[in-house]
Amino acid sequence: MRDNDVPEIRSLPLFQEMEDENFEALIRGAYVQTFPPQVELITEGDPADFLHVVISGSVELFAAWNRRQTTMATVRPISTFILAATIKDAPYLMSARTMEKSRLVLIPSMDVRDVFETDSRFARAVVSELAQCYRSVVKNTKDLKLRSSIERLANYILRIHMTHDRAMQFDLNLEKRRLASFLGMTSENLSRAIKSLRPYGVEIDGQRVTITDLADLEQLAKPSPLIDDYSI
Amino acid sequence: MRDNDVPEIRSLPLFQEMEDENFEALIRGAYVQTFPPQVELITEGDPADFLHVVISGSVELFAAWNRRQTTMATVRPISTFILAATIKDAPYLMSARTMEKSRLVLIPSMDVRDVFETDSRFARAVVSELAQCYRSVVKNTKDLKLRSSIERLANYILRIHMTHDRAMQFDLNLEKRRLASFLGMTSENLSRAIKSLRPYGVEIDGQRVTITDLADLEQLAKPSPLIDDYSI
DNA sequence: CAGCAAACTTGATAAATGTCAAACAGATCC
DNA sequence: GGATCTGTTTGACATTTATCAAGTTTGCTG
Repeated sequence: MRDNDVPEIRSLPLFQEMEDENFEALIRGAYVQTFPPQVELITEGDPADFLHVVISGSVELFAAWNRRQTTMATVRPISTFILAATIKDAPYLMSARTMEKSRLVLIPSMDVRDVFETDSRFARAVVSELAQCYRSVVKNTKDLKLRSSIERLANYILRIHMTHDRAMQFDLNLEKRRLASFLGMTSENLSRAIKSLRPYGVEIDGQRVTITDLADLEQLAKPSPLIDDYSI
Repeated sequence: MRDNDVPEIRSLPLFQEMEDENFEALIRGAYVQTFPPQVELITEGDPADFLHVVISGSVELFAAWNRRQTTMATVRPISTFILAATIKDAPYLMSARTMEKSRLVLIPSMDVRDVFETDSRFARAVVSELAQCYRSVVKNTKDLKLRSSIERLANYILRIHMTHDRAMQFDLNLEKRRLASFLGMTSENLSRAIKSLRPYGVEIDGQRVTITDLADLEQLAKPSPLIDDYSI
């Protein structure tokens, strides 16, 4: 692995606390690779051979069943994905594909498990990361089961708004068809949901989102920290 | 805590590998309590003061938003719940209530976190448990997003069938209204889904389920290990 | 055992969401 | 710049799911 990629991932909470020598060991066996857009990196059901770290670009996690497909999450720099499968030495539950040209670090799962066994600081960091992931999926399930598609869209917009320092204008960082799939609806339905949000203070033109009446939007969305705050 | 409760929970994977003295420390600070049916044990949003272990009976995990409520999971002996919140010292994302008279062990979260910091065998067991939980929720999300309500019911029946040693007849271990909520539908819709499964080899009379044509049911349900096998 | 309450079922209807087809828009490629 | 492709939007319609209002069953309790 090229050294100039090391500092970036060393700063991840997952790798921050571990022993230097163990981090070196992980890095020694790792590959750095740049992938073109729309490359399928992993396929659900395959053995989890590598822990993936996104350095640049973005990756879509998706799942399929019976000719249907759904976007489960998007991963942006700098973060890891499929840690659970790596640690449990279990098959991937989701597939992953690059959404754009992306640079990844691939760390052999066996190395991760070895270090996990010997470095208890790393083991604790893994716990923290997994607990976070688990809670995120639980929040997502609540979003899906308790809200209508319009409410999910409204809250999605508010979440982006929050992560963009409460900006009243920002770009969707996702194609609409992927956003629709992530929110559990069809593209057509998303189009209509966008239209029906206009009276509640949201204009969406292409990728550009403008919140024209935050209070109105919040009254409709009724955001809850126990669903929408990914930091807790 | 009464000693006769110790052996049962000691055998849990979560507690099996840890040092004796640390297990003793957890037990010393723990409470054992028997609750009547329909008691709300924890409320979402509250700080996670205790790790809960179900010794007997059963517990429903549910979540609410905007006057809507949904069953997220049911917990049966012997297992723990809300481990992630305990470890992260974060608020509960779900509420819990007893479904019947139930006996629980409550271990102060602070004790769990203390032992977690010092006992690396325990920390590793926590990882394994969390990874398992995470993967279960991901499977559940796939079930929800990729399948219709009838398909979810069909696969639910097949899962119970599998956990009952492939018995062709068994009882639902859940009230129908809870099952409906868990599967993400209304009671009325579940009633109709049950009826519409009859031509596909499933008879349900009260709590009693009889699979009359397994091949038919499987052809409809198309079960996948990556959604329905909770052991991987 | 009667009487009650809760759970479940059924039918009618409404609302939400998906499907299909076509039009449209923006990007990309000779 | 026109041709083409992909993604988006729109309209008409179908399907799925929810809601409401009875009934019916079940199980409990006095």
